[in-house]
Amino acid sequence: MPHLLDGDQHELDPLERQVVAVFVDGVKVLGLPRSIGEIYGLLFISQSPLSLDDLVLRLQISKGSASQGLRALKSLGAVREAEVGAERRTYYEPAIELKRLVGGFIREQVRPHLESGKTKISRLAETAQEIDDTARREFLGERIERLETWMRSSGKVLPILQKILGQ
Amino acid sequence: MPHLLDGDQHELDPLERQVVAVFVDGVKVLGLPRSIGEIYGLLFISQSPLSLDDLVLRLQISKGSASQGLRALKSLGAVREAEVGAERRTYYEPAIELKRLVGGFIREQVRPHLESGKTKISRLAETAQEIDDTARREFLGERIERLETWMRSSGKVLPILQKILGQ
DNA sequence: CGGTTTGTTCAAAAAAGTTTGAACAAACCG
DNA sequence: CGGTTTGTTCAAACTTTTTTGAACAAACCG
Repeated sequence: MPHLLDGDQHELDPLERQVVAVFVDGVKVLGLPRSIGEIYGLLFISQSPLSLDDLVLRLQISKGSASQGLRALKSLGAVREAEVGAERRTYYEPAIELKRLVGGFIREQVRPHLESGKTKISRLAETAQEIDDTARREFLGERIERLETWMRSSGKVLPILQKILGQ
Repeated sequence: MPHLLDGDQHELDPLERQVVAVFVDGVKVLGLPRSIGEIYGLLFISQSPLSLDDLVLRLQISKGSASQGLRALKSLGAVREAEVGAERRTYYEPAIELKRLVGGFIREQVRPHLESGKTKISRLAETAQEIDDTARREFLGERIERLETWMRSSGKVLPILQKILGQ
């Protein structure tokens, strides 16, 4: 189905496609869905803010995906609503400071897992106390202590990471 | 199906189950399959090395999963073959130094993506050179430069990460 | 009000990723 | 050699995650 007299924005041009592909790969590494990479990628390479409808039209994704993807990106602090004069619909622009992106990812995706990990390990330590066999209990104690050390190290590394990436 | 006179090793005890659950969660965060967490978790909490058959029997996973999981863990440097006297089958024990685990993960999972990202971005830069519209080309140049900065920062952070985690 | 635009929700469909198990290979052994 | 043990491979089955799109809500507008 060719378009006749196609004035409006449709398919991505080759460069946009390349950029989107880079971000799709990028977010996959982070364990996020492809649509999030597509949306962020297109915003990243667009000179002016885009609306949800723009994203749907240009990326050929469903309204549902676009809505969910934008929500996730907002909660990560990776996109913000742009100030556009007197328009009803909202337009989005990307946050492009690495510090902010990393910070959002750590806050939303890393910290919660670290917390729940620590909790589980505490419970583990309690369970291990109740073991009767002394040798076994001591071995478990060592291993659990190591787990706790791992968690402490991970906790310590995050702020340093952010510091380095926030130049 | 109850077992009569069950002398041999079967299902995990509650503590083992808890430990395995911790590692299953842990590897999920890293984007690795559950079976890898199960295998590493059981090795981590076992006082002596285990064979592939032990893992199959105790975790109730298929031989295929155990084989693939062990291969991945070996390539990550997260398990090693244990020296066991005069046995045909090979036994595995976990590497428990955080430094080693992080190093393996970075080497196997992070670096390759960083490399391929850099390659894609180089190609991007070339494509962008060929854009006719000057304003557009300059905008693209800025954005691509930012991507390159991100990549450099990421590259720099990895050795520092390893250093901090390697006490 | 009734109609239109904008965006969200969520059950079902589709896609992606993981696990299984049967077939195979390789090493050992009597 | 033929039989047994140990481990690998990979297509198909299964599971999990993502995407879709229809139904809905909310805001606006004439």
